[in-house]
This record gives sequence, structure tokens and C-alpha cells, in this order.
Amino acid sequence: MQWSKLFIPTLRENPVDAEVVSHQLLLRAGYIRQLAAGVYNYLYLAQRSILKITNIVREEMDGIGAQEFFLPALNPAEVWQESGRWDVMGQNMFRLKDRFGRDLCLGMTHEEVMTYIARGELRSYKQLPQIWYQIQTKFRDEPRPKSGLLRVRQFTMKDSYSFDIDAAGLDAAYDKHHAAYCKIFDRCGLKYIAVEADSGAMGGSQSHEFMVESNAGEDFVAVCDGAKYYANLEKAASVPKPPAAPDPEGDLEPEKFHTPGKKTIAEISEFTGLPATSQIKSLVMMADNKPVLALVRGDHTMHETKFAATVGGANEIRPAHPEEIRDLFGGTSAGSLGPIGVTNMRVIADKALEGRKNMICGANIDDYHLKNVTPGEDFKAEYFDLRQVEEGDTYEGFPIRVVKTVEIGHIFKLGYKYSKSMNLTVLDQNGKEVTPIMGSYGIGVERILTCAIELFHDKDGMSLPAAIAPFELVVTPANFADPGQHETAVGFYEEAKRQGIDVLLDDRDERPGVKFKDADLIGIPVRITIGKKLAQGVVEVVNRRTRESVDVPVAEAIEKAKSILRA
RNA sequence: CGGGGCGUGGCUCAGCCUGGUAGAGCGCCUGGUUCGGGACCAGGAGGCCGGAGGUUCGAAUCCUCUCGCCCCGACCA
Repeated sequence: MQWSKLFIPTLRENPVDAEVVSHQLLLRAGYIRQLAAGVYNYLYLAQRSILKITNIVREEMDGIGAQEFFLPALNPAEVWQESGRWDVMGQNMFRLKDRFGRDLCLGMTHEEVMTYIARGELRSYKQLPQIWYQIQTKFRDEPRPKSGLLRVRQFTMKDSYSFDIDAAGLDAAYDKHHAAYCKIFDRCGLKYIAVEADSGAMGGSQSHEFMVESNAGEDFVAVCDGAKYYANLEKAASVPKPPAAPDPEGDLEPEKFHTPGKKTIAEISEFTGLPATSQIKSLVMMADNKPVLALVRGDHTMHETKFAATVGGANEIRPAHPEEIRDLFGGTSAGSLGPIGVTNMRVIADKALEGRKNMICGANIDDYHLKNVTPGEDFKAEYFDLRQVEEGDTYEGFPIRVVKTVEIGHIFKLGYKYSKSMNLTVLDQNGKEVTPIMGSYGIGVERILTCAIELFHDKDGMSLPAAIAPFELVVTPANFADPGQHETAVGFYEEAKRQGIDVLLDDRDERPGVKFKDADLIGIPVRITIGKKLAQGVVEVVNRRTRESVDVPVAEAIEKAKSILRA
């Protein structure tokens, strides 16, 4: 392509509305323009890059025998009502009515429609397994779109769905996806980690997320390279740091003491001179408006997803309001709460409290606390993993880091949720009706681009992996009006095209500085610069990422460029 | 939905407090000089100041309402 004929509206300054790097660069480099909050126009460069990504996705999905479909984004309410998600999705789903007043929505995912197809057509175990996928636009009415293409209301997703006769079949489909995802992200040039994820109350049994470490991310992940353990914080387990002080010895009785005005863990810690690890933190949560008392060690944080998983099936989880707490605890306010004597709600405790003794907690009387409280003796609780993993915890003796990440893919063993609720059955070998088991698997296409930019950029712009850059090579004559440079540049351009290299010729009547700046900005991995040294038969081949520049004879330039692209 | 910020040529912003009829830099167009890291000179085009209402002789500026966008939080199959 000839640059002079293309629409690549690069910006010299950063648009003020862009905060994260990938967003700034996508705008500055002329890849995208915003249409509304969380809705973007993908211009020429973005579209080229996205097509390269989707081609890779396609090849690898086809490689595991998946079949590409294309389903409607516009869905009738009925299928969503059947699965129950018409209600569950709430405000997150775009809804509309047609001229006759019928309810419709814009699809967020396509479990329902895929299952709808399957139940109409799949009759026999002989037709299984099946893997169906599509690359399609998804809509989610995000309460708060942000960070450019990272959190948007309309985006492209590769979503696939597997149908199997039994769990072993699902395991195989899942493993195939795991392998295909690794290939896809490897080919896209990303650094990523596959982490164990919460499979939630959806009836799923196993789930992995593919994450890219990035400050722009919103998910926190526990990383333990030593033990090769990687898990989303929603799910991660670890060994906490030991208590900072030993528990007092002896079979002591709880003893009330006055703590005027001391409410927080830190205040009690200071008041008693004992570390936070000696305290029991009491949290009153409401699960669908039913109270639950959750206990964790004073220095620990409860993780709401773990709490939700423990309570199971609740639609709404929230901390109790101050008035509710007073109602439930005979007038006592948060800050003096404890588990002793609590009978009007379920009491659950984090495992880190099991086996501890003579600890401190609230006395359920304002401004009083208790010491010598021993879990299991002085109060009963059910023990679960409720605490959030923290930096400094260990896993099998190895230290854990907590990193911020962006989710680029998610694979999920769905189980029977959709096949059951939507009555998908086939006949097995014995002529008996059985319900197929399903899996669902997603990849956020734009997030691959976005993460690549987050991972690979410098002060001058993007430095995209060759496989997903809009062009592989840019030919930059310093002065295109110079006949020699002109001829050489066009020669490179034609030869590169002939060899199947995605090449861009910067034939613009611009000063060299402008061309260099633009080439760096839009992130083309290799540049051949033709300038004064052409008189000696030499041109420069520049590696965008390393900034390495080598002078090579004209005849060797394309070869050199190819060697960089292959690396 | 709570909190904060911002809407003025394509972009970045000034002007607003203290009302008097709109500016700069970049970009764009024309001509010329330039030509290895976002050139220079000269000339030029381009803005119902987000929208509506109000106060006033007069509103970008003051008041009310409204819409949009960004950030923090809540939320995130």
C-alpha cells in the first residue's frame, strides 16, 4: 500500500480523554476513533490488525476441528428467558423492542442460541462431539466503559461451544481449547499466563483464564513461579503469613475488657499492644438479604467472590448496612462485633482461624472487646477459604506475587446448565435419552491488540509483534522526489509484495522526520530507510522494537528485513 | 448509581473570576525556500463557544435545567 493514498490520521498530541497507554496510542496512531462511550470506530490500521488476529484465531480453531458459524447478534427474548438469563443479566444486556412490541436483545454471548441450534438438530450420540464457534460482535451495557478498547460496550469475541456425550468428552474439548489458546496467543506474540479461575455458581466445574500482566488491567492474579501455581484471586489459595505473635497458652475463658472509642483492627491493635493477627475480624454480610457473619484473621481481607461461592447461589451479596447490624446485634455497632453468642445467623470462618486460641474479638457490646476467645470452643463456625491471597503468602513453600492483569481468554466447563434448561437431549447407544455436556470458550479479539500495545510500546509509539501489526515492513525513502531513492524504494516495495510481505511504501511528500515519527508511532516492526547512503549502494534496515539499525547493500535489504520478521 | 473533572475551529488549550460581540500553538489550503527524527517565511480557510431557558441594553463569561465525555468507586456472564 502507498501511504499517500491511505487514511492514517496520526496525531501529534495525546488526546486528553485517553488515560491508558494503549488507548492513547490507538488514537494517536490513527487506528481508532471514538463514536460514543465504550463504542469505537476501527479505522484502516485497526481493521488490518484485527483481521490478522482473527485469521490466527480461525486457523487454530479450525486446527482443533472446530466449525465456524455466524450467529445473529440480535436475539429474541425467548431463548434467553428459557435459560433464565433474561433476568440474570439484568442491566448488563442491551434490550429493545420491535415494532410489534416483542422483546429482543443484543447478544452478550451465545450459549442460548448455540443450544437452540443443537436441540433442534442433534439427535444421536453419533453426532457428538461437536465444537462450534464464531467470531462475532458482542454487546454489553457496561456500567462504566473505560480504558479505550479494554472495557467497551461493543466488541469482537471469538466464542466457541462444545457438546459432548460425557464428562470425558468435555475434558478433551477443554484440553483442545487450552492448547489452541496457547498457540493463538503465542502466535500473536503475547506474554500471558493461564490461571485457574472461579467457575462460580454457574454449575461449572473447571475454568481457566488467559491473562496478560498489565497495569491497565482490572483482574488480580496470584502468581507463584516456584510452584507453577497461577490462579485468579477469586479462587487462589495460599498459606498465609504466620501470626505475628504466638497465641497465649492455656485453656483460658473469654474475658471482657473496655475499649472506649476503639473500633478498627488497627485501633484495637494499638490499644492492646497485640498484632492484628491476634484478632478476629467480624464482617456482617447480606446474601439475598439474609445475614451471614464472616470471620477472618484481623490482618486478612475477605474476598467477596469466595464468600459468594461459599454461601452459594445468592443473587445479591453486600455488606450489611449499619442499621441492619444494630438490629441484628441488639444495638451493637460494627466495631465491637464478635461471634460469641450469635445464634440468629450463619457463622462462617476462614480456615486461618482454625486451631487458633485465645484471640481478641468484639464483645457485641459497644466499646467492649473479648480476649481469650478460642474458635471451636467459645463459638462454633463452619470453616472455608474466605481470605484474599496477599503478596508475601506462600504456595508449597514458594513466595506468591499478586499481579494486575487483563483477561484475554476464558475457557469454561459449563456442564449441563444450558443443555438441561433448554432441553437438549440425544439418544445414547442404548436408545436412552441423555443430556449432552457443554463447554464454552471465549477470546476477546480487541484485547489481544490492546494488550500487545500495553506490552510493547515506548515513548515513540507502538512496537507490535509482526504477526498482528497492520503491516510487516515500511519502506521509507528520505526523499521520495530523488529519482534514485524513488526507484530503489519502489523496487523494494514491489519485491516485498512479490514475496508476500505486507509492505507499506511511505511515498508521501513529507520531511524524513515526519515519516520516521509516523512509522514508529504506528508500530511497523521493520523499516527500510533509503537515504544518502544509497550513493554507496547501502540502505538501512531498522528493527522497531530493538531500535537496532544496520546498513546493508540494496540487494540484501529484503532478506535482512525477513530475518527480523522471522525472529 | 455515588464522588470528582471537562465540553471554545480537526487536535492541545487560553479567554470565564471582574459580561462589551472569540484567540494561540499544532494541523489544513496556496506560493516560495527547505529536505535524516514532527522545518521556515508569506498569504488564507475554518468556530450558532455542547444544547435549552433565564438575567441584562449586551452572555463563551452570571443563574437554572439538560445532554455528552473522562477519571475514582460500586458493578463486571
